[in-house]
Amino acid sequence: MTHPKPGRPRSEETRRHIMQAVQEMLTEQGGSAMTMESVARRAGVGKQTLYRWWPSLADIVLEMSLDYGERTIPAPDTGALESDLRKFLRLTMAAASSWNGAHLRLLMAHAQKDEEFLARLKSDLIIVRRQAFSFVLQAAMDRGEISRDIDLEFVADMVYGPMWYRLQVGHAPLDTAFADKLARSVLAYVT
Amino acid sequence: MTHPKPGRPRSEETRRHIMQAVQEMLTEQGGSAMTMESVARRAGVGKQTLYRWWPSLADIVLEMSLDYGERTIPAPDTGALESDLRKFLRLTMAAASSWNGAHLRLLMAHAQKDEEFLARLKSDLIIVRRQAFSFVLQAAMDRGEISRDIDLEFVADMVYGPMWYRLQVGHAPLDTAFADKLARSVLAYVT
Amino acid sequence: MTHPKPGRPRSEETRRHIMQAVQEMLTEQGGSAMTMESVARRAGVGKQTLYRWWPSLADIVLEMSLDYGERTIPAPDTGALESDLRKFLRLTMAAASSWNGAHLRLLMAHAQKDEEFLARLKSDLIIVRRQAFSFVLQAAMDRGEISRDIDLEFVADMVYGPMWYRLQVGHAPLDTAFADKLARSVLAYVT
Amino acid sequence: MTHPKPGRPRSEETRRHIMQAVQEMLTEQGGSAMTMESVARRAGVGKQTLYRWWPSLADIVLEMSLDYGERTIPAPDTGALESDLRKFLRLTMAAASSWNGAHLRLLMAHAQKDEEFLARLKSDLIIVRRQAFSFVLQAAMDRGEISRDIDLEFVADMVYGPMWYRLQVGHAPLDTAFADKLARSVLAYVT
DNA sequence: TAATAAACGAGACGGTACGTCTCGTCTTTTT
DNA sequence: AAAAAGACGAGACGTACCGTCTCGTTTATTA
Repeated sequence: MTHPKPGRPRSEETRRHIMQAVQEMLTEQGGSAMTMESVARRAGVGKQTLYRWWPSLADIVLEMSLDYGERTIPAPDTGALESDLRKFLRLTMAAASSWNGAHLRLLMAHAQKDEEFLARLKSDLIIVRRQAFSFVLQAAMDRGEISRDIDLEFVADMVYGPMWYRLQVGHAPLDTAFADKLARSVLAYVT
Repeated sequence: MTHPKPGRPRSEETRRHIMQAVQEMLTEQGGSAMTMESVARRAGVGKQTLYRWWPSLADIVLEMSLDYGERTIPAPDTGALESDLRKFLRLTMAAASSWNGAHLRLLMAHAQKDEEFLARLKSDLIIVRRQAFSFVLQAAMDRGEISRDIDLEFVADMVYGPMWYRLQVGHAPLDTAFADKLARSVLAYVT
Repeated sequence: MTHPKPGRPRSEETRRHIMQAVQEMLTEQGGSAMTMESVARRAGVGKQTLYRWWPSLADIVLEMSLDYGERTIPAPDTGALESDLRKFLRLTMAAASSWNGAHLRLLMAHAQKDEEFLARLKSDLIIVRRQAFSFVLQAAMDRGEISRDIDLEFVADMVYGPMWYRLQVGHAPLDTAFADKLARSVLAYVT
Repeated sequence: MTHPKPGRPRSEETRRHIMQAVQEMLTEQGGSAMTMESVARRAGVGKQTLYRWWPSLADIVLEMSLDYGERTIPAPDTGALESDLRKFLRLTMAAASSWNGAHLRLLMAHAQKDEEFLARLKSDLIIVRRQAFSFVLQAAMDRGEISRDIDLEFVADMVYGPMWYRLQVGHAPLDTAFADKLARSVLAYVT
């Protein structure tokens, strides 16, 4: 038996307006002009409504990222490490390229000035994604393809490091070729 | 024969005060509380003096980074790629660890919100450092240790990507072990 | 049925704090050190709150002047022009002497550099006071004491001109003797 | 035999440039945009040169006013007070109308915020002009036209008060009709 | 069918930092 | 020594957001 809270329930429509505003602003100006005020204005929402549910702008963007596209990158298991890696990394790069990566750039930038948000970003996005990647390698371990002595944490750095780096510096694209090269570099290291 | 500019010359002492203030504030609070105003206050300097010489706070930090420690990481040539890589990467990690990496985190964070600063950051710091790294590999090419077909740009990503990633996420240190693992991952990829 | 404006209503307490700060600063240093910043500081108020309600410092002082003492100078009607003039002018000089006249000096000085404020000063203070003065003369006209051909505008200049002049130049006081002399000069001119 | 001062003498040409810049800026924008900086820029002169010779912008304007037009208003003596007054006041209003009176408005406005300049303004301009006016009345006294008991100071207020008032408020022109009305008001008071 | 309670929009509030402007002083080379 | 040039410390300008607060209104559960 459920005891719903008294009072007016949270408006799902309002939440949608906010998420949509964030996505539009990310698309239009890359998020560099986003502020709590401008999001509230754009979404037709009071500022208090934002602060009621999220402690900062970055938290809104984080929630949006998780809802739309970053949540689930399936860890494939085709029976061969190389093809698994390729598949996983191509999907990863595709996901990171939504909104031209503006969402991720904003998240990481904000995390540099807000220690507490960095913790949330790690637990909600970064660690989750690293573990998904680890599953791919662990499956290969289970199949005996690679040694159990591999430092999985470092291998995760080998993949996500270059991804974030390209995302932030913008000197090269997050394309299929990049995903495949990453796969090859991992393979070369673990075998 | 030189014709010096007319008017009062720029004060070198003032510039030193500013650089020192920036370094102190980076050390004390990691730079999260640094603003143009607080730097001016701390340095005992007018705000206009800051804006006269640097377009943004990040540009001051960039200049400071280049002056104190980031300028010259020598590309060693011992005759063997592995030991060259180890040496170079250990120095690189040491340099990135000054001020706990707070300067670099600030630079990258600011670059995400300021396209023009990102361009300056790339040309003054990122590209310079990538080229220094490339010299190490090129020496190995010249010695015939590795193939000339290697994608040097990607290899640079393999090194600097994980470095920036650890710096920003803070889940693991930029220590000697990390440098050596990076060296091994590069070696595995290029051979 | 009234529809009250949405949003938090204006704080009357804040407005009082501001008015009080202005009065104190006028008394203490004659207003020469008043700035938007210093008033905000003194009143314990954000600068935006000042700019939200008044376009300039002078507008705050103008509102204060109208609220405290300049609003109502009654036009007496004792049945004789000379005594009416004396009464009116004595009250006028007394009112102009609050805060040693610093408020009026500030208003007129600011109006010289701000055409739009001059217009507000005229409509809210200067014209209002001239009309009050005109009532005194018009009553005398109605009683047949003086001709209907008198140029009331010029007569107002005869009164307010010397008042502002003494106020600004400070070579002589705005005392009762001055008020009475002004009354006599008007009488001499209109009869 | 004179010993000329050592060093480079003051440049008369520079002084002319400054005076000309002040006049042009008064004409163009009424002086509301004049600053020490903008005058220096306009005159092609170093700021220090201005500060070397004048303590404030208003002092430059004051010197300019005295040089060009305000210095000498002759006190006429035609043998009749009324025509003397008319002549003198018409010349006075004409002089006050140069540059649309912008110079005088600036001087009085500045004097409200600078006690020391007010003293200089009084001694160099205001008192000088009042005395010139007094000569006209004193001549009439000497001719026996008016009593020696007249309060000359108050009569000066009767003339200069309305002039400054109209100048600053701008509700009516400083024309011949105004001069003549002032003459009549003085006559009515002193006879 | 009230009464209660929380969410909502709107927008005022005390603050802080922004980037610009002017002040009055200073330090250089040139005249 | 005076001048042009322009850097300097200082501090006000008016604006943008921050995160909090107080309104009236809306929408649900509870009595």
